[in-house]
Amino acid sequence: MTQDDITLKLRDVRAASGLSLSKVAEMTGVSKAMLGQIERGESSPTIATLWKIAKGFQLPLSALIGSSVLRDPTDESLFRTVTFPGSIEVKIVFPYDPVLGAETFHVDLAPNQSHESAAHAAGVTEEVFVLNGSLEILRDGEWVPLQSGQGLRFAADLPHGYRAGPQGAAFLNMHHYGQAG
Amino acid sequence: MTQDDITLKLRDVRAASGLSLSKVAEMTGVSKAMLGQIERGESSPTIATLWKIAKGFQLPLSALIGSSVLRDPTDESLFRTVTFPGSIEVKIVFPYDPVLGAETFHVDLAPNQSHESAAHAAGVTEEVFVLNGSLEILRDGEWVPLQSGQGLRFAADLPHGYRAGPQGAAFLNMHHYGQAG
DNA sequence: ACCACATGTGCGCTATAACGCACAAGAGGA
DNA sequence: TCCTCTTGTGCGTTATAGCGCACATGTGGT
Repeated sequence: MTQDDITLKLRDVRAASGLSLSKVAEMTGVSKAMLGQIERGESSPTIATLWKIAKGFQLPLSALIGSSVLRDPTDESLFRTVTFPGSIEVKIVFPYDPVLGAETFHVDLAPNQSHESAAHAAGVTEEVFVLNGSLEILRDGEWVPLQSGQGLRFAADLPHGYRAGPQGAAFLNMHHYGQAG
Repeated sequence: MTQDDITLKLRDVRAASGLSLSKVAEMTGVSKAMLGQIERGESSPTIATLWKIAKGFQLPLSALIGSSVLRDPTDESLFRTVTFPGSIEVKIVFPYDPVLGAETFHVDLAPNQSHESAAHAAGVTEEVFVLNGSLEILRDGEWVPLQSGQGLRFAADLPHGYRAGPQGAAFLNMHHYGQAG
């Protein structure tokens, strides 16, 4: 999963096409010297050049880097706990999937604990479903109260926040990022 | 579609975490100056540094390079109960949104009640998160047991089914339809 | 007001990605 | 053999990725 994989991927892609370094250089706009160095692992390309290569082959970027899109839904290693230092602790329920453009977290807030989040990129939508306790969501500058079993969907490209009630709160947090190309 | 998306993704990921550049620099090993330049689109990172960032966030590389399409997030939800004739009764938690291509149901199954579903259209993905009781999901001709608090994601373009345990089951059911654009 | 601390950005420097060009090795052809 | 063409790699230069450090701004505390 390191950048060595890119060397392998590029070698495979070019071998499959049967093209020479010169031809690939011509159709991608990347010098054949650089292509050779990347294949030999002597250079770590920037994403800009990687993009040029992928575009030249008319392939998605994912075809050159590892991280296959196929996932085993029962792979427990994907369902780990991620702790943001000095921030909240979340458990990944459904890991980010580039095809769906969505991920789901399980969040536990201590009594009266709050978490503020800055605006995300435009087009990001969040969904919150309260599992236990009571929760307030800051949306459009207004705190919306939610009880267990209730859900709220809101645009996340504005500042927003979460605030647990006196008995704490557990909730699911789905992020929708839009679709992958 | 271009590498500018990486700036968006990184901004988004960091905003979601609520962390400062310094904290991210500390946990990724990438200087905060470089992180800032990447976010502002003033620098095109190498895959080596991109990898360090993804690893620091415990995310796959695709979470950072996946191209995102800007969308208008529509709002507001109608919470109603829909009964499928001769089938199970579900409550709409998040109604279908053509922009997201997703909808979420709240399903209650009586003890030992089962529900079989024919194959959906290609590209449809379902996610199930068990709220109460025990549930078994028929996936790839195999019944996968789930307990309260567990989730399962699976492709729904194959026949699948749900079967509650002896004490019944309540679960959330998210449907992701293929990208509309 | 003042201070202490954290935030994000700008500056100068070094490491290296990326280029154009030239070269050595091999394959055919006459 | 000699020539020509193409293969991939090495060299010297330029562009820039990446670093550490310092600065301007902001925010909360006393």
